[in-house]
Parts: sequence; C-alpha cells; structure tokens
Amino acid sequence: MFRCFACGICLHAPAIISPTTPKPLQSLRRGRCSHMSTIVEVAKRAGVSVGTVSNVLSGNPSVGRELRERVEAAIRALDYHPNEIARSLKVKQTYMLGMVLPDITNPFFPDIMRGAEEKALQRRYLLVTANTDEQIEREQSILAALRSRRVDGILLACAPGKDSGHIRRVVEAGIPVVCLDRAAVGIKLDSVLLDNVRGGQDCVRHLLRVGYRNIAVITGPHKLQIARERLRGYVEAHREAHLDVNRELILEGDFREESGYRIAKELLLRRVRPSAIFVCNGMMTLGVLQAFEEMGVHYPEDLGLATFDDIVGDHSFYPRLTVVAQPTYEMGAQGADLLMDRIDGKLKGKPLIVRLKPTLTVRSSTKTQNPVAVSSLRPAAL
Amino acid sequence: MFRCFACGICLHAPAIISPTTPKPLQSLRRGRCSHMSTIVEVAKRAGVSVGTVSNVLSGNPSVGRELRERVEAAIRALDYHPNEIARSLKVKQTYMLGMVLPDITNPFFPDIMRGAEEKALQRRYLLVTANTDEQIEREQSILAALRSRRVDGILLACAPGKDSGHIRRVVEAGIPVVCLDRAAVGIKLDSVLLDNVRGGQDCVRHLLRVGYRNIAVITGPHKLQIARERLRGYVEAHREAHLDVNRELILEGDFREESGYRIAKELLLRRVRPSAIFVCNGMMTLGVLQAFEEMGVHYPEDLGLATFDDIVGDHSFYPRLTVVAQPTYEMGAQGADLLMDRIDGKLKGKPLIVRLKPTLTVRSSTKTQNPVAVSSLRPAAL
DNA sequence: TTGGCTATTTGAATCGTTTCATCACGTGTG
DNA sequence: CACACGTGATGAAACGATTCAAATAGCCAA
Repeated sequence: MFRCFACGICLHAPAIISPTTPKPLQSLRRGRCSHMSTIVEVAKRAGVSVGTVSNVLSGNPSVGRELRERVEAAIRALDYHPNEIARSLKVKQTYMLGMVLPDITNPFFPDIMRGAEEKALQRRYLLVTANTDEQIEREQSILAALRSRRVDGILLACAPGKDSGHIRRVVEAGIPVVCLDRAAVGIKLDSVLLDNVRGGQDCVRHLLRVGYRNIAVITGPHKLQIARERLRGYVEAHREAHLDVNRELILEGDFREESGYRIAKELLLRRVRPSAIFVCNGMMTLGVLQAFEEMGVHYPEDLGLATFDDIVGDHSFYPRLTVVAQPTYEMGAQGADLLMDRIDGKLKGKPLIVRLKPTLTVRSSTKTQNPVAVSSLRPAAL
Repeated sequence: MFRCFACGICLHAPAIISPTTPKPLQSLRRGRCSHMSTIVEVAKRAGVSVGTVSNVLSGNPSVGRELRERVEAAIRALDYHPNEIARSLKVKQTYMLGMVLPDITNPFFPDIMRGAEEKALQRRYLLVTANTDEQIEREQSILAALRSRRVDGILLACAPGKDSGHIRRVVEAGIPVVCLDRAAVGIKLDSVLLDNVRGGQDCVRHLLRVGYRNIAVITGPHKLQIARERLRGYVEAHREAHLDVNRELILEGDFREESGYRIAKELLLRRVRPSAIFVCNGMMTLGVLQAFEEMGVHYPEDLGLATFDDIVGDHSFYPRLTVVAQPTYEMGAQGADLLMDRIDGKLKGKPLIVRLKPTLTVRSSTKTQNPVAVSSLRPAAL
C-alpha cells in the first residue's frame, strides 16, 4: 500500500502499485490519479479469478451462486464501474454513435437529437453530438475525431459543399454512416430524408390555390440537394397550375437567419413586390419576420408568407404562420435505429432510403383569398 | 493473407491474422470487420519499430528526417488513424468531456453547448452531450454511462431533485465536475452560474418603476436553487420599494412550456387579475403567450409581461418582450475552460464559482406607464 | 583500431478488459 | 475401482497504443 503521489490522500491497492507493476508511476507523476478500481481488484477482494468477475458482469449463467454473491458484494464495496474503454479495445466496439449536425441553434436539430438519443440509449449506445456551423472544414475535423475515437457509426446531416471526399473515406474505412435530413452528394448511403419536393409542392400549391401569384421563394444553398428539391416543389406546383415561374423571384439563401433577413429586405425594396414569399427553412423565416417588422410589413394583409419548418410552432405569432412541418423527432429516431441495425448486422445489402412525409399546416399567414398588392404599408418602426 | 470472413472483400494484413494471432477470429466471427490499420502495420510498412511511429505521431523531435518521412508516407498510404481508444487506455485520459443538460429543446441549452464545444475543440477535447429531460433517473444513468466511458470531466446542469447522491459519488470517484447554470444541491463544486437574484430584482424593479402593482410571478421548481433565487429577486425588489408581496401571486411552474400555459390560464381566470406577470424562464413564457392568445389577452394593453431568457430573441414578436437575457454562449465557454483547467491541474484548491451578470432589456411588453386593469379584452380567437 | 560520447532507434511491459482452452472436482456408470 | 463426463472456475493471450530502459549507430579523438 502506498499513498498516491498525485492526490496524497488515497491508498493504492496492490494491483496499482506492486512489484510487478512499477510503471503506473508514469501516470501518477503526471499528477493524475482517479482511484478507479479495476476488475483485478474486485477479483482479489472476492477471492476469485478475473474471468469469473467478467462472467458475473456479463450475466453469464455459468457462475455458481456462492461466487456470484461474493463478486457482487466486492463490486458494491469498491464502487466498481467497469472500464468501458478497455472493454471497447478488446471487443472492437465502443457503443458510441457520432452525430454531426450543421446548426445546433436551429431548433430543428435538437429535436432530431432527442429522437436519436432516445433510441440510442434504449440500445445501450451513447450519442456523441457535434456541431459544424455549416462549415465543411469543421465537418472534416469532427469526422476525423469521431473516427479516431472509433465510434461504431455516424449520423450525419451534411454541411453544404460539393466535395464529399472526407465522407467517402469514412465510409470506405468501414464505418456505417446514415444521412439525416440531407443526403451526402455523390455517395449512396442509408438515409432518412424528407420528401422535400412534396413539401415545397404542397405549400406552393396552397399559395396558388388561395390566389397568390408572383410568389417569391427564398431557397437554401443550391449546393444542398434538399434546397434544390424544395425549389423543385415550387416549380412543380407552378407547372401543374400551368403557370410560368419568374426567375427573378428565386433567391438563394443559406438556411441561416441573416440571409433571410437580407433577402427579404431586398425583395421588399423592389419596385414590383411579390404577393407572397415561400421560405425554405425556419431559420431564414426568423430573418424574414425581422425584416417585415423593421419595414412595417404585415401579413397576410400586405404579403402572404409560408415556410418550411415549424420552429416557432403554434406559439405566439399573430397571425400564425402557414408551415410545412417536418417530423423531426421521428427523423432522429428512425435514423438511429437504421444505423444501429446496420451496425448489428441486422440489415444487409443495399443502402436503404427512408422518405418521411411533411405535413402542411395552413394558418393565418396565408389566409386571404385576394391578396392586396403593394400599397397600404405602414411606415417602418423607425 | 486471408480474405476477411465478415465482409468477404478485404484482405487482412499479417498483423491481423498471423501465426501468432489466431484470436481475432473471435471478432470476425461476429461479423464485424473494419480494416482499420494499426500502428504495427504502419511500422512494418515503413520498416521501423512501433516506438518510432509513436514518436512521429506525437511530434517527438528525436526522430531522424529519413525515418520520419518513411513513416509519414506509410501513414498516408494506409490512411492510418490512431486508435484513440487504445491511447486512452494507456495514458488514462480520454480527452472527452461529458455535458449533461436537462432540456435540449430549450434554446438556452444549445447555446451553452456551442460555447462549450468551441472551447473544447480548441483544446482537443470532444464534447459528449446528453439530455436528461429534467428527470433525475436519467441523470443518474447518464452519469453512470459517462463514468464508465471514463470521460475526463463533466459539465452538469442538474435536473431538479433534492438527492445529489449520484453526483457526490461521481465527484468522490475523482472526476472533475463543473456545474453550469444550476448548482448541485449540497455539494460545493466549480460552477458557472448566473446572478439570478439580480436578474429577478432588476426585472421586477423595472416593472414596479413603470407603475405595475400586483405583479404575479411564475417561478421554476422550488427544488431548484436558481428558481428560488429568481423569486428572491422578485421579493427583494418589492422590499426595496416598501411593498408587500402577495403570496397568492407566486405560482410554481417547472420551467417547461406546459406549466406556463396552465398557470397563465389559471391567473387569467381569477376574479382579480394581476397587472403584470414575471415569468422565470423562456420556455414557460411560450406557454404563457399561448394562453394569452387563446384567451385574447394583449400586452402591454391588458397585462404587462416580462421574462427570464431571450429565447425568442428580438424576433417577430409584436410587441416585443422585456427580458432578462443570460450570456448563454459565455456560460458554456467559461464552464468548459474551467473544467479543462481543473483537469489539466492548472487550477488548484477550492471550488471556484463564477457569477455572470444578466442583462435587462426593456422592450414594449412592459411599455405602458399606467397599465389598465382588467377590462378591454377582445374575444378569444376561438 | 579502440574507446567514449551522443543521437537515434528499438522492443518489452503495461493499461483493464474479454475470451477460451484447460483444469479441478465431483458424480454416475460399467 | 477406474473411467468418462459435466460443471464451474481459472488464467494467459490479445486488443492497439505509450513509455522508457537498453541497444545501436555514428562520429570524433586518442
């Protein structure tokens, strides 16, 4: 028994400092010491072999009643928590899932996270979530970090970018990857996606039906397939109504608030204003609303407004927004299950693509039947 | 060279299946095979010893130019990513931080997360975030999971509950814990907290100053110290104005939306309505707004409204909310730095408590100088 | 040529588990 | 009584890295 060099308080059990193990001094000298008891100490205390302790831990029924009880007592006495790191090294499974999200401040993603975490914990996996801020370089370094940590699989909502080399390399290294919300470009992978075309189409069809024309659309970054799909929905809705689309009314944003703000302002300053705006995600809509407010624009009187994502929910807006809601929790949950099935080998063969259905909820931001054109604007709130 | 039993495609390098290593068949038989190259393979390919490869990886300058280059070439050729799990086992450090949050859907917490993650990545740590949904049992099991994974430290925003036994045990096991936003009950720990009393006091002082009386307060769960502190701010503000507080106007919520909704409805149905409501967090405010809308209540005309947290931000509300804003990003960032300093031993001695200052932002939800009493309600929107 | 010294390089031991071949110990059978 | 057999229990090897004492190589001086 020696007093710990680092903390000066604890006693090291023989298993930590003993004739056969002079090396641990290395880590102690660094000033780290956590006193975690090991399986060897448990075995020693219970007077059994390590193999037996391991068998008790894993619920192997071949352990006799007497020994089992002694081992359990020792575990409790030492407050033993198995070292999952060592276990991972041996069995080559970490029971960790990586989750890479582009914008954690977009409420869409925490919802996905909850769904995924719920499922993961049910199956004993731990979810490691990281945020890329829509930057592909960060996505690269996060993926590298997760890979070094040997996560068993990765849930990925890609940052925009045409180069998927870093993703491809992860996949080729044999790490299962499931795409969430946004598919990786140029790689066929298991995915849980929204039917974005349909979402855009439903929404714009509604706008057209209630009488809007000259509908502007603020899209996501064209590099992102989901952005292009939502735009396609917009185009399809026009096509089926036998209406031409005006390219001037298609504006590219980047799914972040500021771009919504900027583009809305631009739109509102045009000589010919659109009668309605369809915004392709919720964050940009926050920016649009900000612009509306600053310019004293009111909906639905002055302009119709509809958007992807129900991030502000049913709350507090008056009039409320007409939205295309995505089943976010579901998306996370299904993604996680898909990934774990792939890891466990329950799923074989070709990549599976799950398409979830969006829900159009019509609220009062598009209520009017005969939208007014430009006029009737109150002065800006300064 | 053998074809892999699991995937049937890859060839196993000698280091994986060889005369001296018959055992890997174990894991292959399970159907897992990830082909990750190891330091041994790199060494073999470069014609050097494993020690040399290790030295190259860690940037040890004692490696000669020639060997260094050969090793680097081999690393690139094999797409070698060091196994951080094995490394962790040896050096007894995982470079992972746990982060335990009570409600990831409250935008307050993703903001904290961003701050913490930013700092963590700067110092090569990976942040593992988990959500407890305000349930103490989940907090327990998450802590156990993090402990088994041997995270180097934990950032904790506690779930409400009087029992901190599970937290104490983690601390006693020698794992550094830093409390964020909410302190653990009955344990002195490093913490980054808000000056909640001041936040409540500033806000209610403002309400009183502009003329509100009979101000109702919707608090958080009394089990939580921050909830009691905010309430204390309310009481202090009254005391300094020489006003009595009416216990009937103190209502206990649970920091979640539904409770705000429920309590606001209750308040609005009273024979004597308060003239203003001070809500102790942002999620509950969403509920309150919902109730207002359903009952056709308008602020500031019918009722003044002020709240902790700026979760809806400057956006979209008209009139906008008077809020006590918390420096969320900062909170996460400082918490992470504090934790890592403690881990690295840069910080010695007593627990450190950092108190951040809230900012009162007065907007139009409390604008009126002489609030109207009950009357003048428009009919509910159905 | 040899010895001494430094600068590199090596490789065995170790971290805390799991796994499985082997062993010990009764027990029942021929 | 000898033997086979089954049930538990054991413990050594292995996972992939780091570390450091020891070996080696290179170089210069004697």
